[in-house]
Amino acid sequence: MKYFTNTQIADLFRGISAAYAVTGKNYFKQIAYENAADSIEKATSELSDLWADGKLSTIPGLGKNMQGYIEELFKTGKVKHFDQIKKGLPPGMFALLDIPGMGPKGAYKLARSLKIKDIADLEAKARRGEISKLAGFGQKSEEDIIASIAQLKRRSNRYPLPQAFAAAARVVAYLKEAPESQNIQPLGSLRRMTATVGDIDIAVSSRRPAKITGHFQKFREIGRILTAGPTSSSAVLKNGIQVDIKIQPPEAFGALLQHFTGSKNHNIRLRELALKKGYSLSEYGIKVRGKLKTFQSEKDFYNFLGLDYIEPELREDSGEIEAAQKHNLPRLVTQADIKGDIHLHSNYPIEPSHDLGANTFEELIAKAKKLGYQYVGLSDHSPGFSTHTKEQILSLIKKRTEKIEHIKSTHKNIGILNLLEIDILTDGTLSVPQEGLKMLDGAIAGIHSSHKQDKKTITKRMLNAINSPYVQVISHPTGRLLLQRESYEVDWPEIFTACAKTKTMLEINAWPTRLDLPDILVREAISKGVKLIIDSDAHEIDEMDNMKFGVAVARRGWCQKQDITNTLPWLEFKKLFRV
DNA sequence: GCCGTTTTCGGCCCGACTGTTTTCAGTCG
Repeated sequence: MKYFTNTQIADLFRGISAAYAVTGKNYFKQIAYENAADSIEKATSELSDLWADGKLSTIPGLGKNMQGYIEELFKTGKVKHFDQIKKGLPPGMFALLDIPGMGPKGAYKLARSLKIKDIADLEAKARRGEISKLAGFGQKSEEDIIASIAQLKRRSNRYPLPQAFAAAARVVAYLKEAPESQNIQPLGSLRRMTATVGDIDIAVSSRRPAKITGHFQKFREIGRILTAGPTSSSAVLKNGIQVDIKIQPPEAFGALLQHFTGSKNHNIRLRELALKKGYSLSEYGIKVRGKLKTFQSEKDFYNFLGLDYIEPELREDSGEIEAAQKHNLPRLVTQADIKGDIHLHSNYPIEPSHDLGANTFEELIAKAKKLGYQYVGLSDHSPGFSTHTKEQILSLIKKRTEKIEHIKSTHKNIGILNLLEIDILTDGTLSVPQEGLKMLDGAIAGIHSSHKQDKKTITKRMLNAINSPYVQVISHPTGRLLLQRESYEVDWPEIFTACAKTKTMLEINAWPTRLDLPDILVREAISKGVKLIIDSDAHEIDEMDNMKFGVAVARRGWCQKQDITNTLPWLEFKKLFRV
C-alpha cells in the first residue's frame, strides 16, 4: 500500500481537471474532478483510512469511477487512466497552476511553447522577456506573471481568522472615510468566521461607486492593485493579504451581501433551488420571469426563496438549506450568552518553567467583571514532575489554594474556581497526584507533549483523563496549531462516547491559532450529547476578548445555548465542579 | 464523471474584469 495525503490526492485531481480543460472536450468531467478535489480537501478523515474502511463513498463527488482510481492509487501508487489523460500534455504545466491568475490554458501554452519545467523556470524566462514574444501574451501578462510569482512566494495561502479580522477592520475604517460610502460590511469566509481566511472581501453600498473605487486604490497599505472595475476591485496589501471590494447601491445591498458571503457551495445549492422555482439568482437580486427583484436585506432575500434567514456561520452547504426550508434551523449560541471564562493564566509563579500569564488573579477577575461575567476559573499550568518532587508539587498547590481561597472570600459578587491546567503525560497519567487534585475545585487536562504518538496511544491518554473523576474539561482537544501543526490522531467516536458518559466537557479553545475543537468536530460532538465549554486561554487580560472567536467556532458547529456549559448561570455552572 | 422531493437520463450557477483582441477567451470568486 502506498500512502498519499488528502492534499496530494486533491492536487492530482486538480491536474486531471486541468488536463480536461486543455483538451476542451470534457467540460463536465473537468467540473467533476474540480468538485471532487474540493471535497477531498474539505474531508475531515484521511482518504487512506476511509478507503481501508470501505467508506470512500461518504465523500460527496466521488462516484464509482473515482473511487476505483483512488483504490488503484493506494494499491499501486499510480492511476493508469490518469497517465493516459495526461499523455501528450507538457508535464511542467501542472506546477504552474498554483500561480494566481494562471489557469489550465495559460499553463499549457507556456509549458508547451517554452518547455517550462517549474515555477522557477517560468520566472527566469519571464524575466528574460520570452513570454511577451508569445502569441496571446503581451508585456502586461509577463509583468503580471512575475508579480504573481512574487506574491505566491511571499504570502502563505491563508491567515488565522483573528489576523484577517484585524486587517479587515483597518480597511473598513479607511473606506468609511469616503463620504460616498453608506454601509460597509466584511463578507466571504471572514463573515462566515472560518478558522482560517484566504482573503478579505468587503461590501460597500454607495450611489457613487467610482468614488469608492478611487478612494480604495489610495489606501496606504496596498502593495499591488489587481483589478479596478466599476463594481468590484481587488488589491494585495503590503502584508500579502488580498482584499476584494464590491460596490452596489443600497437597494441591492441584501443580494450583494448574500452573494459574496458565500460559501460557494451554499450559493450553488441556493441557485439550484431557485432554478426549480423558475428564478435566477445573482449578486443583483432574484430574476423572476426576466424581471429583476432587488433586496435591501438578506432576510428578505432568503424569505423570498421560502427559506428562513440563515446565519452566515452556517452557510457551508452542510444541511442548512434543508433546515431553513423546514423551519428547523438551530438558535445559535451568541457572545451575550457567555457567562464566564475558566481557562485563564495568571502571573502567579507556581510553575516558572511554563510560560506565565502577564496579570494577577485580581486583574483577571476585574476584567471578567468588566465583560459582565458571573464567574472565572484561575487555571495556571500545573507544576511538573520533571522539575519538582511530589511533596514540592503538593506544597505549591496548597499555597496557591490558600491564596485563591482568600481572594474568594473578598469577592462575593463573582464566582471563582480554583483550577489548574494539568498535563496528560505520555503514559496517560496526570501531571498532578491525586492529593493535589483534591485541593482544587477542578482540573482542565490537556496534551502538551508527544503529539506524534499513534492514534491508539493518544486516544488512550485522553480516555484516562476523561475517566478521572478530578478532570472536568479537556483543553484544546485536537492539539492543532492553525497553519503550523496538524491535529494528532484520535478516535473521536470513542472520545465522544466517553465524554458523554462521564459528563466531561470538551473545550472550544479560542486562542487565535488554535480554535480547537474545530467546527466540524464540534457538530459531531454535540450530536453525541457531549457538552462543550468555550474558553479564551488568555495569558493577558486583553486576550480575554478573543472569546468571540470561540463563540464563532461553536456557531459554525451548530451549537445552541444549551450545548455550551459556560452559558449557565453561576449557581448551575458551579455544580459541574467540586465546589 | 456525478447525481436524483422534477430525474437512473439529462442535466450540471452566474457574472465581473483583464489583456490581447477586433469580438472574446481565460480566470476568478
